[in-house]
Amino acid sequence: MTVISHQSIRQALLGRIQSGEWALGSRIPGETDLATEYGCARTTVNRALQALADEGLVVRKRKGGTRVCQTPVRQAKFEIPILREQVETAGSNYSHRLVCNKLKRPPPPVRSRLHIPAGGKAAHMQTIHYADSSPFAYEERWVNTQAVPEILTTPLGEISVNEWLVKMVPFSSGDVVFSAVSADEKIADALEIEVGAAIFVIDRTTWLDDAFITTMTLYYKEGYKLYSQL
Amino acid sequence: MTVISHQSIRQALLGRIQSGEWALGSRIPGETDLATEYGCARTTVNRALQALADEGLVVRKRKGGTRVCQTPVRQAKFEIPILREQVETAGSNYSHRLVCNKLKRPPPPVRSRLHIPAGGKAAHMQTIHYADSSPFAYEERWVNTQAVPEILTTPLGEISVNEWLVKMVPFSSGDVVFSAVSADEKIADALEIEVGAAIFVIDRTTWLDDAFITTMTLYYKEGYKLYSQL
DNA sequence: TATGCTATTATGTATGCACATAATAATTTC
DNA sequence: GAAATTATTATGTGCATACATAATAGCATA
Repeated sequence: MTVISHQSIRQALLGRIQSGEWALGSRIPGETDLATEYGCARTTVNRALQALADEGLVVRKRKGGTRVCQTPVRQAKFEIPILREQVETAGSNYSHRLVCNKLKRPPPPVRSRLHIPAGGKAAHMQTIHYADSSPFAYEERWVNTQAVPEILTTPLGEISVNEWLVKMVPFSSGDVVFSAVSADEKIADALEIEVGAAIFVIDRTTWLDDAFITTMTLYYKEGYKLYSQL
Repeated sequence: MTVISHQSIRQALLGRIQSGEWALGSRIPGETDLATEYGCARTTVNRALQALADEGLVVRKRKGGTRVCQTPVRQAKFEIPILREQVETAGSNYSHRLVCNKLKRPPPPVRSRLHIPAGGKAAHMQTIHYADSSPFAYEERWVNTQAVPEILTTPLGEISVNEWLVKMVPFSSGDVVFSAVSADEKIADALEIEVGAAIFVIDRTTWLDDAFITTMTLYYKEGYKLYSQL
């Protein structure tokens, strides 16, 4: 026993949960009991239990005590890929081409997602991302120029919209939707594949506080996979 | 200000990061300074900063101090859906049909994923999941009978393999891979759709400590979307 | 019996303190 | 002057304590 700590206690508790010693939904000993059992302060046990609670493995209630979670919600975490990194870690050369960049009226679904007033305009961009010289992903994006007016005066040749936004509003919130679609002609054309191929799609909307910044759809080339951990 | 706490401090610090007051990669004041500024103990600031570090917003180093993360890794979290719940929360009736349940030699990729010795066998199952009476998802699964021999003597009529496993080894680890494929004949047949339709696929392997339990591929009906949050 | 107060219990949170640890800066030693 | 040693600094971790808070159990009163 080199180190004693909240981590090792967390580990020990996890083991007892995984082994089934404490059944699903059953109440586990109180903090004070565990503290004496492991020979440490209650604070330390508290930290360990809090960690397990954060991970969704146990549920804690005042007075009610701590219980093993009834329905173990399997939460997966993954990193939203940054295209350039993704390509470069694969050992290829990243580049991109801005196919279109116009200010125009967004279609209703986009308008409502970005909270743009009726009749208002937004910047519309289409980008093809390349790994070496073959297309890797096709991006369709709308940017709310109310929220980030600087986008209009930025030369988007060298730096991609994506990277520009990451620099400008790095800590925004957002939601992400994954799905699969068949490539229509536009997508097939951009990715240089057959119409009808199965395409992995990431749909993403980003905001900062009350300002809706951008919504984007990313179509990956066939065969793309997204890895994640439980 | 009703409550002072690590949470509100975390919030305040988050605001200063988001607003750009502290630039990307820049060093932020030390714990002691922040403690005096917010009028609380260093421990409390520590908790707030630890939380931000867990979320990947800041990087902390001994002596080096705390810095705003240079490349804000956008981590998304989502809950692995449980089919029954998914169907039932949509207001439909869940049911499933076990199409196949045989003990046989798995193909090499499955064999290596489940760490089954050469020539060894595993249980192979195919299940169709229904929402009301129309197919919703098609599941292909291999179970390592070495790890969970009980599966062989369980009547898998009423309870699905999925639910049985959740009950038996609820807190296992695993990895998940998402992708898109075109429906081949087998899948199209099971889901009662056209061959070639774009299908969202979840591939999942589950283990507990050293025991590899099961690997599963889940093919969702067209139009399925997976939601997630940043 | 119904209602309202009080005690108990288990977790939640904050504090002050002490010491550990890692990285760097300053100083000493050869 | 280079290398080894020591000091300093900022975070990491643990402990004892105190009080807050939520939910329940028990009791008491009308």
